[in-house]
Parts: sequence; structure tokens; C-alpha cells
Amino acid sequence: MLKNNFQNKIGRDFYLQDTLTVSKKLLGKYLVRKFRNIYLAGKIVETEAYLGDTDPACHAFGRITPRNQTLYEEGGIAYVYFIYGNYYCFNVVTEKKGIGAAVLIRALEPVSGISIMKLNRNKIKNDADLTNGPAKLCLSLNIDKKFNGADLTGKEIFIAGGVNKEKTTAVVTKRIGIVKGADLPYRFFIKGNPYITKHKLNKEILSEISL
DNA sequence: TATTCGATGTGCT
DNA sequence: GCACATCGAATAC
Repeated sequence: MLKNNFQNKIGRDFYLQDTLTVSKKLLGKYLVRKFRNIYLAGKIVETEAYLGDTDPACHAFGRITPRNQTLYEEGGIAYVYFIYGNYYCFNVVTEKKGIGAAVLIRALEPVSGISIMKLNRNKIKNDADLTNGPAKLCLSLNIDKKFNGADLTGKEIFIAGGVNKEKTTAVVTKRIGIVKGADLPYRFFIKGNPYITKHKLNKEILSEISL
């Protein structure tokens, strides 16, 4: 149905921009994952920026290790990490090679392949609960460690431009679920969208920006 | 409705 | 040995 939208794939140059810029511009675009010849896709409605070795919350803070080395690659690949013994989180690596920065995709609005997403999540009934969190969207889209380092300009997983003509207003808050660097205003979500993570910080809006 | 808490495994100290 | 970019069930109110 929305197949035409998904052909509008984002190219490499987009990801080489400043990480905060990419974080904002990703809102309204589509994360697409090809799963057994079916497109599982959702509109990106919530992101967080992790700015590299100067950001205490970023996995690139400190030395290069086997875990964080994909963060340092050239922008336009995926950084997928395992957390809390159970879950994966999906990031978009940004900026040029040598800078360990990325954007965490925190929530999607399900668009395509919703019935498959529900099969990937046994007990979930509401569409919103399929992808309103970074680990939830990985479960619904069947994203795991094998996508770490995946090329986002390829065919298996990529990001496509939005077709919505209406203007999007984004809202800025502090980042969620971290202790270090928790005061930085690096979380962005689409104003009023019902598919974002449920959190008390949703009410503590620091600023608004129109995209 | 709000808050607490257990599950779970890997990387790094 | 401990911290961890989470989730969802259980508990408290």
C-alpha cells in the first residue's frame, strides 16, 4: 500500500550531518525493515541524540571497545546493542568516521505489516503498545544483534522520506532512562502524537521546534 | 492511576 | 561484581 513511500530511500549524506539535526529530521520519516518479503514499517515519532565521546550518556564516552566500535564508523549504518539481559535498541549512526555519535529511535507509529508485528509480540493487543519504546519496536520489527553495523542504504533495513505535507511540530525534553547526562535536552518527539513512550517527562516540555 | 521491582546476560572494571 | 539508552507484572493507593 505505502510501497511508493518506501522507495524514497534516504541516502548517505543525510546521516553525515550534525547528530542533533539528524535527530530532528528523522521525525516523520519511515523506518522500514524487510521481513520475509513483507515490509514492516513505522513512522519515526520519537528520537534521542547521543553525541559521542563528550556525552557522558553515550556508549562512545571513554575508549573504543568491541561493543561501541560501530558508533565510530561513517554515518548511515545501524548500531544495535543488547541491554538488561533481554532487549535490543536500534540506533542510527551519524556524522563522519571517527565520531562516535548516533540517534536512538525510541518510538514508531506502526504503518505497514502491523499484523506481522503482532505475531512478533504475542500478548500485545493495542497498536500503540507495539512500538512505543526502543526495545518494543525492535521486538515488533524483529531487529536484533545481527543488524549491528547494517547498511541503512541497503535493502534489508532503511529509512524512507515522509510524504506528509502538513508541517510537523517537534517537542524537546530531557532524555529518558539514563542517569549520566540526564539533564541534556536531546529527546525529540512529534507534538501530540499518541505513539510515543509513556513517561512523566512528556509533560516537561523544554521547547518546541517546527520542522 | 502511580510506583515498585524482578528478569536477564553482556561488557567492562 | 556491577551497571545497564527496558519492559511488564505486581503492588500500593
